Parts: sequence; C-alpha cells; structure tokens
Amino acid sequence: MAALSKLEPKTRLSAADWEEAALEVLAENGVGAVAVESLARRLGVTKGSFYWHFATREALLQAALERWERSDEAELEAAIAAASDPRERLRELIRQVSHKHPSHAVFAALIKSIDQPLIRPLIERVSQRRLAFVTEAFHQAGFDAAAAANRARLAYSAYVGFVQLAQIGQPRMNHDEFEVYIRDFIGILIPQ
Amino acid sequence: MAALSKLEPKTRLSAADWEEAALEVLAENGVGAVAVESLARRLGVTKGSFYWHFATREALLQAALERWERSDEAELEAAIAAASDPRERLRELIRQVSHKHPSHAVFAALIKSIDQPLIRPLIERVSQRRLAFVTEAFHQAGFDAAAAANRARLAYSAYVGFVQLAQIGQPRMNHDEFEVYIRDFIGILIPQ
DNA sequence: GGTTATCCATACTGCATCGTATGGAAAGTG
DNA sequence: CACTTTCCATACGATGCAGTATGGATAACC
Repeated sequence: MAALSKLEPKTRLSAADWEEAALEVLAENGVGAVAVESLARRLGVTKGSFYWHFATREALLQAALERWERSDEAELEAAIAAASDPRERLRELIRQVSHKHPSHAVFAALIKSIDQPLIRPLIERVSQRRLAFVTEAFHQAGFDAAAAANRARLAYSAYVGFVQLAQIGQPRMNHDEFEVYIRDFIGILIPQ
Repeated sequence: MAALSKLEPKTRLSAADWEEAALEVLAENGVGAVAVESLARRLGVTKGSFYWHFATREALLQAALERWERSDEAELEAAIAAASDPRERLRELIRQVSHKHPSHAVFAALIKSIDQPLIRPLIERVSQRRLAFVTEAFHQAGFDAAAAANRARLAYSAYVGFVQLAQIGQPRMNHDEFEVYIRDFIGILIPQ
C-alpha cells in the first residue's frame, strides 16, 4: 500500500502507482472517491497521465481490486499455515483481524459499494473463501458440518458488522474493553 | 411505506409522498439513488414539483430519514413491550428481525452511506438505542454488565453484517437452513 | 363564478467528472 | 548526439445532476 504518498513530486508514475493510490483513497473515502482528476491532483499530475496508463476509470478500479484480492487471498493462506490446532487457528485469525489492518479499511469501503457490478462478484469470491476457511476450521474443531457452517456465518457476519460499526466508533470501547470483547468473542464462539 | 407507487398519475403530491418515495428508492438503490429528477420521473412529475415542496435535496433526505427513525424507534418500543422474560424478549427480537422487513432494507442502505453528515449521526442514534436495549436484555437475563455489553455487541454486529451479506445471498441458505441458523444463533448467544 | 393559493412544467445556469485530441518534455537507445 | 519511446499538460466536448426563474394549470374558497 506504499507510504501515504500525497503530492510527492517524485519522478514519473507507473500503472502500479495509480493502483496503489486508488486503493488508498478507496480505503479512506470509498469507491466513489476513486475519481480520475482527484487522483491526479493527489499524485501531482493531470489526467493526461492517467489516460496513458489506463483506458478508463473502470480499468483502474479493476486493476486495483485485483491487486487487493490477491493480497487478501495471500493473508488467508498465511492464516491457514499459522497454527496446526484448528481452535488456535481460529483464535489467531480473530486476533489478527481484530487488530486493524489497512486491508480491512478497503473491505469496509468495498462492502458499501456492493451494488456495483465490479465490486459485487469480488465481495462474493472473497467472502466465499473466508467463510469456507472459517467453516472448515470449526469443522476440524469438532462441530458437525451444519453447526460449523452456522458458527462461521455468525463469526463472519459479526466481523463484517463490526468493521462497519467501527467507523462510527459505535461499540464505544477503549483499548482494554476491546481486548475483553475479543476474549468474550472467542469464548462465546469457540467453547472450551 | 405505502404501496409500490410507480408512475401513478394519481392526483397532486404532498411532501409526505416525496418522503415515502425517497425511502422506497433509498431501500432499493441506496442513498445516492435519491435524486431529484429521478424521483420526479418515478412519481410522474418534474423537478418543478419537488422544489415547491422542498428547498433542497438534503431537506428531503432529512425529512425522510426522520420519518424512518421515528418508525424504527416505535418498533423497538414495541419489542420491549412484547415479552416479560428477558430471554424470551431477545429470542422474539431476533426472530422478528430475521424475517425481513422493509425497515431493514433502509438500514442496510443507510449504513453504506455512513460517511455522509446526515446519515452518520442517525446511525449512531439508532445503533445506540438498539445496543442499549439488547444490552439491558442480556443484563436482565443474568449476565453481568460487561458480559451483557459484549454479547450485545456481538449480536448487533452479527445483525449488521448479516444484513449486508444478505444482499449478495452470501450465506447461501434456503428457508430451512436459515431457520436452523437462527436457532443456532439464539442457542449460541442465549445459553440455557 | 371569480379570485387566490396551491401545485407543477419548461427552460435555463452551474458544476463535477469522464473521456478525447494533440502537442510537448523527459528518459532511454543506438 | 540524433531519434524513438514513454509519460504528461492543456484544451475541449459530452453527460448527469442540483438548483433557479418564471409562467401556467388546477383546485379551494368566498
């Protein structure tokens, strides 16, 4: 995601620079904020530059989203390799996810634009992968298929909801309260 | 929410007609879809009508949202009066919420526009009320204050996330699977 | 039935943004 | 050092939507 590169005169830009900048403003201000001229101003150039690298705004979005999807998939695979005990794997995943991460800001922004034809299938694929992973972990932890699926749904829904609510600081918590919340979260969903 | 009033030549319109139409398209296509000319077409009139009833698009949004907030508050108060046993009250609320309702479509749309200055405080107020209610119910059900708050956070986050995910039919479930999910949901969060 | 208040149509301005056309500057290449 | 490729600036057209100005139509009222 590079550093917060605002108005760096820098050198000349590559397509990857535009994609990363797009993901930054996406995380900060949503999909709608990924506008050509606005991005150009942020990067210290003009539209002329943009339309050399990309045919259209959608092409940039697509490229940026593919980039994010790959990184998200990689994170998940890393989580799979993390621990051998499925319970511990779940706990570790929850802890990882709960201590935020730029990737979750992107996800929170994306889910708000779930109607757009470019976003919807992406969210579907990503959620599918994540749900399958969590379901499998619960299954390996001893729950039967149906119970595991439901715990996974509950856990993933809670994650999605929390990411949304976090933006209004709604479950108003300080750091310690948050830690206790995560502990309870784990305790409720992963008994024993 | 009136009937699905599309392109009814009808008679002349009132401010309330615009507000209800605004809530309809809000639920269907999000806050961004609440556009003056588009709404006018939907109602079979032109912008001339709109700007007689409202000074600006924001004024319409504000009025429509106040309308929705009042109805949401009333629903919650009805849920409070429903059952005397707090556990049963929670179960009933979950069942009510899980069998959808036009009001939840509005909420799902609103949460996507949580950045807008008109929406954010509204979501804050509504979530505050709902969380307080659920927290209180868990508390009355025997959990201490901290545990009750965390169960409420988990339950409400799961609700928010589910409402979002439901739009992509992500937790791909048929009717029976859904009922089992709700049963498990209740069983996990409300033990005994 | 005439007058007034209510409601709406038409035509316009202003602004943001996507996309195009084209010429120019800087970096690489022989 | 000439020349080509790569990258960018400027200027323009087109579209969509908010908001204004103004006159006309219809219903309500005395």
